[in-house]
Amino acid sequence: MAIRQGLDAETVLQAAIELADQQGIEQLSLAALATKLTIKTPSLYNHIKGLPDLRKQLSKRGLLLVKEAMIEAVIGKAEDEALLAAGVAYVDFARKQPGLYEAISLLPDYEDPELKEVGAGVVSFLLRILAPYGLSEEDALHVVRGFRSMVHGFASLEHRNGFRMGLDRDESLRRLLQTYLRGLRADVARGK
Amino acid sequence: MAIRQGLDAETVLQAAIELADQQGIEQLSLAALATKLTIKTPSLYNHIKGLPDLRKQLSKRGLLLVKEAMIEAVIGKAEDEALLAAGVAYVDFARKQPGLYEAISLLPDYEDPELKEVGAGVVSFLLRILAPYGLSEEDALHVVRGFRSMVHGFASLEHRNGFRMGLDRDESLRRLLQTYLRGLRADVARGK
DNA sequence: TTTACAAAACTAATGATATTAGTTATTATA
DNA sequence: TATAATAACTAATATCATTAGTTTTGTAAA
Repeated sequence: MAIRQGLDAETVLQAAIELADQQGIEQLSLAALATKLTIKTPSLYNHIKGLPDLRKQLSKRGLLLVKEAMIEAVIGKAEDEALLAAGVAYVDFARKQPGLYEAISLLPDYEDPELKEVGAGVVSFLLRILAPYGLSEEDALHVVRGFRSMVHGFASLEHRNGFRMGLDRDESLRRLLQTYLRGLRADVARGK
Repeated sequence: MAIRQGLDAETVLQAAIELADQQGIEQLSLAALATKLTIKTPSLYNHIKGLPDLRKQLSKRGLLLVKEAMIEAVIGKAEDEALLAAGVAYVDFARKQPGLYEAISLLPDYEDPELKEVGAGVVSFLLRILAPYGLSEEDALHVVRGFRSMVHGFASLEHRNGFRMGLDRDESLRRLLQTYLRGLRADVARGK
């Protein structure tokens, strides 16, 4: 009965990510996950605490990976060029890993300590890119909020087919970020 | 048996909106809705087609109401002032009707004809506000995408407690929109 | 006023889900 | 080799949404 496979928490998480990316996070059920892993549903509880816990793990992994993608994208770049690249990398991540991205954007609350920490990592990454602009800490934090709003909003709308006109989406994203950055330059010049 | 109350589709929808606003759209179940209306779950099917249909109705109503809120907010305003007011109204709507707002942002797809139509209404409203800028149609559509991304992203992150620093959120939103609008002015001046 | 019909509620049943409890078998370790 | 940890299992429960079929109510026609 029941040949034991070398199943561990990471393998389960990977399978969950695949399912989420393929079918959407709403369709990620323990039943489907167990089937994919050729075990029975209750056996999953040897590796995860339950469905909410699994979704939290997806969120955390997603945040880590999207941050890595942005870090990778800004290598050798600075200022406007770096911010633009980071924004594009964020949206590209959402396109390539839609399930993980949904997990990030649907997580019910950032209150969980683990998620808080990963989220703070993203913020501090963005703050470092902003350093050369010489903004005050407060100003920089407002800009970080703005940046996150733009890229998250764009990725989210795109993911839900919210952009229906036959208009190049990459171009829309580029313009959004560039227009914002042009405004930011003007703000900085005014010493604001 | 079963005193018949004057229950109709609109009453059911209103009750669903209340539940969603209070407990989040994830918690909106037919069981909870039936309890709130003091009927049995299957009786709901006299007024709705099912849970997916109900959620679609919430999305549609949300889109209609958020558009109305923006229209109301721009009365007597034009150009930058109008766009700023519309953006603030959008975010305020999300704050006051979080469940309806979730319904908008979680709707699985804009492919449904009814939702398409309402969504198109929002877009054409924004295009009318943009008219005085004298942009080409294509340019204006890019700006609409940018605007929607900004306000949706901001509202979404705020809703999930994504902004954790003790920093004024209204100020963050105002700066985001104003910085973008400043950049847009620069773009327009360049004839771009 | 009575009758007939449409609609709104109901009960009962089904199938999917997550979760818990308790059991068995396998693997690793002492 | 014996033991302990653990990964799988079966069985059971509770919660859902949904469908089918039934009863009752309200309204409109006769």
